[in-house]
Parts: sequence; structure tokens; C-alpha cells
Amino acid sequence: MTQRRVTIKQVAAEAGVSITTVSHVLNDVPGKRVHPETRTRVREAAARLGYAPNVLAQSLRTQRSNTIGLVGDEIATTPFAGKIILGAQDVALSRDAVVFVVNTGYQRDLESRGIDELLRRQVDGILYATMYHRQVELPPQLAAVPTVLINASCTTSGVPWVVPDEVSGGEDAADVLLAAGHRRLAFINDVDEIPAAFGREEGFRRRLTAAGIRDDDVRVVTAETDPAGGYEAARELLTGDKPPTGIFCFSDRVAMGVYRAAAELGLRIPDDLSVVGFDNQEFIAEGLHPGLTTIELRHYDMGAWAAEQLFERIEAPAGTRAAAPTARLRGPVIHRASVAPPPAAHEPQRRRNLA
Amino acid sequence: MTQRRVTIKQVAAEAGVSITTVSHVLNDVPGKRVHPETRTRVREAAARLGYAPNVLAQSLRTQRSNTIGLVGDEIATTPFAGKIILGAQDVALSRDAVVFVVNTGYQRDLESRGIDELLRRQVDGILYATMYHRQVELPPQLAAVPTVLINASCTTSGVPWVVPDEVSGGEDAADVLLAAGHRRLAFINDVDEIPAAFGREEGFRRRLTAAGIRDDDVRVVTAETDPAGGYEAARELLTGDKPPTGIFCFSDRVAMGVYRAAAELGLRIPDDLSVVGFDNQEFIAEGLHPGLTTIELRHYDMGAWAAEQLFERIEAPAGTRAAAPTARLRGPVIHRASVAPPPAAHEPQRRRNLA
DNA sequence: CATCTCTGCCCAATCGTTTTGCTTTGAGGA
DNA sequence: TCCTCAAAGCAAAACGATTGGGCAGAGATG
Repeated sequence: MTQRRVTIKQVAAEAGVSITTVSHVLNDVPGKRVHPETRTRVREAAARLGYAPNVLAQSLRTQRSNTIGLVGDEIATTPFAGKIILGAQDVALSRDAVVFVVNTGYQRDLESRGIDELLRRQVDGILYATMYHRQVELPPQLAAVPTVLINASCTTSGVPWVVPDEVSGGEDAADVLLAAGHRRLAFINDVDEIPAAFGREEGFRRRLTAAGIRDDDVRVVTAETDPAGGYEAARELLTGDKPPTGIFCFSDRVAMGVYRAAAELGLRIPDDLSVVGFDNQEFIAEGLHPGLTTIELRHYDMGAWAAEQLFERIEAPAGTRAAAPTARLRGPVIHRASVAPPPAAHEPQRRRNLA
Repeated sequence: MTQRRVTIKQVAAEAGVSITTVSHVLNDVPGKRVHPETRTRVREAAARLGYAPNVLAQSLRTQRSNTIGLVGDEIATTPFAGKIILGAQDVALSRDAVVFVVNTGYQRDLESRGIDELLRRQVDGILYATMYHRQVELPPQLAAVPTVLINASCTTSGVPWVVPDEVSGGEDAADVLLAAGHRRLAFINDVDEIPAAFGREEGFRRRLTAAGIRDDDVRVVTAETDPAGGYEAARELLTGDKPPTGIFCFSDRVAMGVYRAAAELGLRIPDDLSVVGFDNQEFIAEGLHPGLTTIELRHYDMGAWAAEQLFERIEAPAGTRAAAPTARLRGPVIHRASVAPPPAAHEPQRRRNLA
């Protein structure tokens, strides 16, 4: 099996020229003159034999492997991650490059192993992704090779990164609820002190105060980022006095818990309670009933942006070190059916929708 | 940046020997005699310089790249897929190999592009995975290289494959419900005619008849494999006469719809209705309330099994073509809280639980 | 007719390894 | 003193490409 692949030498023989010439015509080397007739002869020979250059040999010679690595703590184990891979892969493939994927879990040694293995294979660059938006310290080995961060920022200068725009995510969530007419709101935030938590809360609060909502009409509580956490938090919010008419959830999974709490309390969504999620996690946001209005996390685009940047840096001649670009990607709000005007009754605030 | 990596030549210089000798000692080439003292001198030099062989050069020479490819239609875009990647990667890394991931979507040309790109990089073998268990025709290019199928079977002989054991999945689901005492059951199957649909139904039915359940006490309906489909199907099942007390769902997403239908009809799970899912799709099975009892799909293990097989075949000397092994992996049932004995009342059948 | 200038092509070095033979050295036997 | 042989190490040829520098031959030029 595995019959030997056809090499440049065979093409040369078939076309009756030297391998040099074959290389010249197949690569369209500028400044090299070869007779048009010979050109087509070579091309035809190559086509006839089904020749495709051996990338290993090519890479060895040119010191460019057309291969990038994607390493991350949970790059393969969460639903988001796949999208990152996909984004990166799509731009890679558009440049005839291929992507190594290394999932490190949270074992520092595995990460190190993986990166070494990639470097030994002369990857042109590495995408370093984290599952949750956070700040990281770069593994030292990465200094040797162009690197771009995904879903993470870092203090080392000169390293581009891309993260979700948490603040405007919070703003957008607020806007959706405000636009529907809600004036008493809550945010179920993550317990962990991470950029996503800070940012979303900041954006959310900012828009509410800008809209003139009084401080004691907005409650921010924290909970575990899962359905159980959301359930607990929502029960507490909804059974207290002056319950919110709209709840913004740190994640779709949290929203899942809110749905349950609402159902138990006899509150219909969206008639009695509006809910906005975060992530647009397929299977949840779409699967809930009614469909969950939520803010999308643009994992595909982060992967693609990062890959673009990476190739940019790989191709830039050594000296040209432009300042490292960074990006905060603003996710669109995905409108489904979980937001509606608040129930008309017993609202102390001015009421606007007098049909 | 990207300071040149240290090569074998530098190690040789540092140790004061030829590169031949360095190679001999570092690879422990059997039958080659080199003085113990020289050995340690070389080893120390290598360590001091932090030498790691260039895999590209190595591969070029040895025709073995220690690299495998994982290509699949949705290898990166579904929650399952990640587990497959992970399983494959883990066994690969344990052999100092690395995994290329190529997601092809359903575009035949992209698939072809991707595979070519992998072959040009001399991958030692390829794992070919499909998202849904089905039968496939192998891309012709794969004939050139060892291949193992994941989640798919194929008619080409000599190609190992691994798939979920659908039949025993159906059996296990039946057993769970039977053991709880249910005698009137339903299966919401997939509309598509795929192995998963056939197999699960076969297993499910087999156990029921073996348990003496009468044919008109088991209903099998089909629905789209999503919450909406499950909802519709469940409503119909539960509002008809002689409604089932236990429902086996083709997938956890379908079960999600069943939960909603039950809630609407005032049926509590598991008191009034028992539900069994399939997939153990994190975030759903666990996130539903009460937690969904379901059959796990062992994606990680499929990835790992396939990778093992692949390396086995790669390492087997050319002539040794053992018959291609195949495997059906039986998933464990994950017990949560959605199954309980049927309600005691108004059962026409013999009643057993007379507390 | 000698020289110059293109044109069209090829030689050989190189990338960093592995691997197949040598070659060198010194000890031991005749 | 010479020969043989094992031990220890090295030179050089791959692997399959790219690339800088030639080199032959045909026209053009003086």
C-alpha cells in the first residue's frame, strides 16, 4: 500500500527537463526565464502524474511550514471551542495552511509538551486560546514564534489578542430590556471575578443609569453559572418585593434556571417576565421555550480574526513589527421570544404603551 | 525574534563528535557501538543546548511524520465532536504525535482539499469521522494511507471502524424503564432512516417483547430530533388514550421537548411520567430539571479507540494486514432523576407495586 | 570575425536529519 | 615485526524540495 508519492524528479523526467526548471515553472518564480513551450510541457507532465509537492521537504528548505498550531485549555471540550477551531481553520485553509489542535486541559505540563511538539514541527505560529475570557501569562516557549491570543489578553507587549466586547454586551442587553419598556431590572452575574463579569455589569449599569433608572430598581446578584445557580438566584429575585420584570443572565445556562423558577412561580415568559441570556449557546437558547433572546459570543470570528493576524505577522518581514493590534468583538443580539413589554399592571413608573 | 533553533550540528560541535555519533546516541541505535563516556558527553551537550530534533527533517528522512489527520464533516461544530478530537489527541500525544484537524462541513470539495493538504504533509494516517452514525463511501485519496473510521462504517474492506452500539443502547433504555415497573411505553425515534434509528428501535423493542409487553402497549413515533419535534410527539402521545408512562427519546434534545409537553399537561417528571434520553449531552441532560436519565455516547472512547487502531496499522510492517477490527461501543446509562415507578392508579394491567 | 547580450536551462548547495558503509586506532596473536 | 580484528567514530548519500550562480548557444553589434 501507500505507494510512493510522485516527486519533482519524476515530473522532471517526464517533461525532459531538470528539477530546477520544474520548480521554477510550478512556482512561477519571478525573474526566471523559461520558454513558454517548456512551461506548458512541465505543467502537463505535472498534471498527468498528479504531482503535489511534498510540504515537508518544502518547509525544510524554506523554513516555512504553512502550518499553525491552536492550543487551548479546553479547545475541544466545550461547544464554543469548536467555533474557534472552525474560524481559524477556514482562514488557514484559504492560505493552504493546516491547523494542529492541542487541547491542554488545565495541566501545565501537558501544555508545555504540546507546545514543544508543535515547535519541533516548525509551526509558523501559534494561536493560544482560553475557554473563558481571562488574562493569562504566556508560556515562555511562545516567545520563539508569532503568537495571537484568543479570548484572552495578556500583559506581554507585542502580542495581539481578541476578546469579546463584554461591556457593549452588557449595554446591548440593557438596551433590549429598556426598549421593551422595563424599568425594574436585575442582572444575575457570575460569582467569579473575571473580565466577563466586570465588563457586562459595567455596560449593563451604564445604560440603565443613562436611561434614568433609579439605583434601587436595579439589582445585581451573583450565582454559579449553571441552571441550578440561575434557578436559586431567580427565585430569590422574583419572590422578594418589587421583583424585576426583566432579568439579564450571565449565560444561557443561567437563563435555563431562570425559566424553571419562573415556571414554578407561575410567571409566563415573556408576558410576566422578560429574560435575556448571553452566549447564544446552540441547543439551549434555541431549545428553550419560548426561544431565548441572547447576546451572541462570536467565537468563529475570534478564531478567524486571530488567524488573520497570525498570518499577517508571519508574513511580515522580520523587522516590521507593527504595534500589536487587539480587538474586542461585539456580539449581535439574537432576538427570539423571551422579551416583551412588562406587564401593564401596578407599575408605579410612568406607563407608556397605552394602546 | 524566532532565533534559529539548535540543530544536531551544534550539538555535535559542542560535544566534539560528528553528527553521526550524536544521532546514534540520541536515538540509541541498536548495534552501534559508542563509548559510554562519549555517550554521556553527547547527552550532556544536547541537554545543555536544549536540543530537540527537527521533526520535519526527521520525517523527510524516515518517511514517518508522527502526525495524523482527523477529518470530519462537523468535527468542530458540535458538542460531541470535541470529545472525539480529545480522545484522538490524547493517544496521539502519548506517542509524541500531533493531530491535524480538518472540518469539512458537507462540501465535498473542501473535504478533498483538506485531505490533499494533509497528504502533502505526509500524515501517517487519517481518522475519518462523521457527526451522525452512518455508512459512508471513502474518499478515494484515503486509499493511499492508513485510515480508521469514527462513527461511521463503510463497505470498503480492510478499513477499521468504530460506532456506538445502538442496539444495546435501545436495550438499556428499555431495561431502565422496565426495571422501574413501566408496562406502557413509547419511543420517539428519529425521522431519518439511519443506523441509530434502526438500532435503537430494534434493541428497545426486543427487550420489551422479551419482558412480555404486549405490542399495543408500545408505541413508536418519529419526530425531528430537536425540542420542537419532541414536544409535538409527546403531546400527541400523552393526550391520546392509554398514554405511555415512560418515554424513550432518540436524543436529549428531544427529551427537552418532552419535558415541556409534560409540564404543560400538568404531568410531573418522574412521578407521572418517566423519560430516558440519549447522548448525555452536557448542558442539557444535566441542566434539565429533574436531571435526565440518559444513555451516554462515548465519543472520547471512539476517538481514542480509533487512534489506537490507526497507530497499530501504521506501525505494522507493510505485509502484515490483519483483518480490520471493528467495534461497537456500548454507552453506560447515566442515572439521574427522570425515571421512577409509574403512577399506581387506574392501570388495567396487573399491578405489582401494592405498597 | 570577435565580442557582447540575451535567452533558456541546469548544477550544486542547502534545509536537518538518518543510515550505510568505511577508516582509524590500538591491542593481541603468530 | 607483521597481520588480524574489534571498537569507536566519521564521511557521505539519501529524503524532496528551493535557489543562487553558472554556462551554452543564438543574435546583435562593432
